[in-house]
Amino acid sequence: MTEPTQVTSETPSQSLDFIRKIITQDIASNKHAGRVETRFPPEPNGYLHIGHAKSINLNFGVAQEYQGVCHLRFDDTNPEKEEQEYIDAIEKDVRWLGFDWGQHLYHASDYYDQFHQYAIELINKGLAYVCHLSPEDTRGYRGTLTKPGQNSPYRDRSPEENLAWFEKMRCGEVKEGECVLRAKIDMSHPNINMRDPALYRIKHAVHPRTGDKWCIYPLYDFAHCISDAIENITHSLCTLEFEDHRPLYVWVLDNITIACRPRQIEFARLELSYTVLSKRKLLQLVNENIINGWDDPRMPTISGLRRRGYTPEAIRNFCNHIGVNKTNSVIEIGTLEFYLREDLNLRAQRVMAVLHPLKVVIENYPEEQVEEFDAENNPEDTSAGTRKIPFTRTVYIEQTDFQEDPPTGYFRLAPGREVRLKHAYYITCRQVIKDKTTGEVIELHCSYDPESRGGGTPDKRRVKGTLQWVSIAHAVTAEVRLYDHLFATADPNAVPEGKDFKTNLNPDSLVTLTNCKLEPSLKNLESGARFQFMRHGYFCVDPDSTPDYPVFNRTTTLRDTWAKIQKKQK
RNA sequence: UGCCGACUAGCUCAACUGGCAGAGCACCUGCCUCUGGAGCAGGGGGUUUCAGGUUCGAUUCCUGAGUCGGCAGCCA
Repeated sequence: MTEPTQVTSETPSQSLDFIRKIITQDIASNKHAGRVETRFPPEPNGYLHIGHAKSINLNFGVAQEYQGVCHLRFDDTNPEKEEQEYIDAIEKDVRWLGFDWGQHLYHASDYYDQFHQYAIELINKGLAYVCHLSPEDTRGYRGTLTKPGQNSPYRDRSPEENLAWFEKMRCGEVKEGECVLRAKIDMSHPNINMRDPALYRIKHAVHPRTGDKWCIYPLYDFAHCISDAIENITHSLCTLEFEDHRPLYVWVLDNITIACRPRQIEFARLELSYTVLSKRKLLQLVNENIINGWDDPRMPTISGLRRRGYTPEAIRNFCNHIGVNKTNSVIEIGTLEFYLREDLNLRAQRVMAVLHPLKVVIENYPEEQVEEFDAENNPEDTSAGTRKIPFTRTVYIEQTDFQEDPPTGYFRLAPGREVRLKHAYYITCRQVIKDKTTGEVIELHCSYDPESRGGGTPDKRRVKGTLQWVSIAHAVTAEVRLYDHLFATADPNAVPEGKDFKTNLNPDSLVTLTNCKLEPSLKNLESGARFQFMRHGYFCVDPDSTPDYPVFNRTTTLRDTWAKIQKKQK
């Protein structure tokens, strides 16, 4: 491999991550003629999640920055686990994240003929052999982490014999598990991956793309490096667990007739607190119906985040912020939520929604009168304009915005107290109506000050509380799904002996409210539309919505400074 | 007990390849307001895992130790 030459860059960019440093050096030394070509190589055996977003952002991002290209390649070498549904979902998710592979859509299965030829080349060179050891015996012969392995009794078969057996494997004359094609490297190698790894195994399975053409399928270590080389990949970025496989990656390419030598570089996979990012575990949550499918808004999948109301920009900003290195680390979920709020704050229209309605009658307001107030759509973005909001004698406010016996420091509504109804009038609580049997507050009678129209009074008196409200006559009834972290503990994998990660599931990760009252503008909305429900958080329209019955998902709450104040007072 | 890798603020990352350790988030404080669950500004916080060594000078280089992570699929 070419050593990077010392080059003084004219534009010392501020702090490149270690991968971009390598690429910058490679370009400077004219390795690969200055070309940059990366690839995102998912196996279609599940949905993409936020951890994949990190890899997608890296691979496509690097390609963009260096005027290169990034391929989308399905690493489809295990037909038993792979499905068309996953292939479709992956393409959709990568596009949604904002990346485009152009003409560069590939499948490892496109290269099956070439893999086969390269396997024959290795056999002819005496570098691969067909081994009839059972899986159990193979394990025994491999040795352990501390003990070297032993040569397979089939290791010294002649190329002719190997060729014959390999052909029998290929044309379906051998049963699954009976034999395997192995590389002939070194059974005492300190790196276990080099102890004659399997290259091909027999699987009488139908492949989503190649159908029943093949009954032998290459393993990752054989297929991946060759796929990279066939596609002329320059930098093959993968996660840390493949570090030990790099010598094998190099060995395969060094021993077959192929010109391209991509450089494999490993980086740390993403881990997030309060969630799991293992495909196996996510599959388990889906299969056991613990959540409602891959796109359940509590899932860390791209489709789950999308349904939850995340924006591609927020996810990309997050990925750019966390950077890339070789340190195993757990990112706080709050960091992801920070980038979400940062983005949503600028683009989400503010609307009024009452989640737990409490009826308020404004006694001195004319019975039949309807007034319309102009409401600012987004104080962060004046170009977002205004809308009209109808006001009448009876409105809903939030149950939590009234306390009969308020503690000190409570600035919302209470008997005799005055508050402002956002965009409308000041009201004062005159009477509290309770359910005779339960004692529950069911209605408030208030008076309004006509002078306070629009939210201020000539005497400039200060009103501390401002509440959102909805006119009862105009209210839209909706379902609102309040989502919280899927797991109750920061590290879901930390469990007592004999328990599994599901022990840590958050029982309150979904709370469904069915009698929410929304302002009338929130009707006939497009699925996915995002809003800020004032003083509550960010919400988006769920695909389950119908024109008559909107369903909203809580994407995230607002920054919770009030909770901190309350905590401090205790 | 083998091989590989990583340790810098509570968290995530920087530090121009040896020159006074910085940033975002979090936290704290203040300001402002028709979101007292919005917004804005400022501040505190480090024996750079430890012990030696080289050097005028070490987060950076060397040696050793510790801790954590990965590897014994015919998964990727």
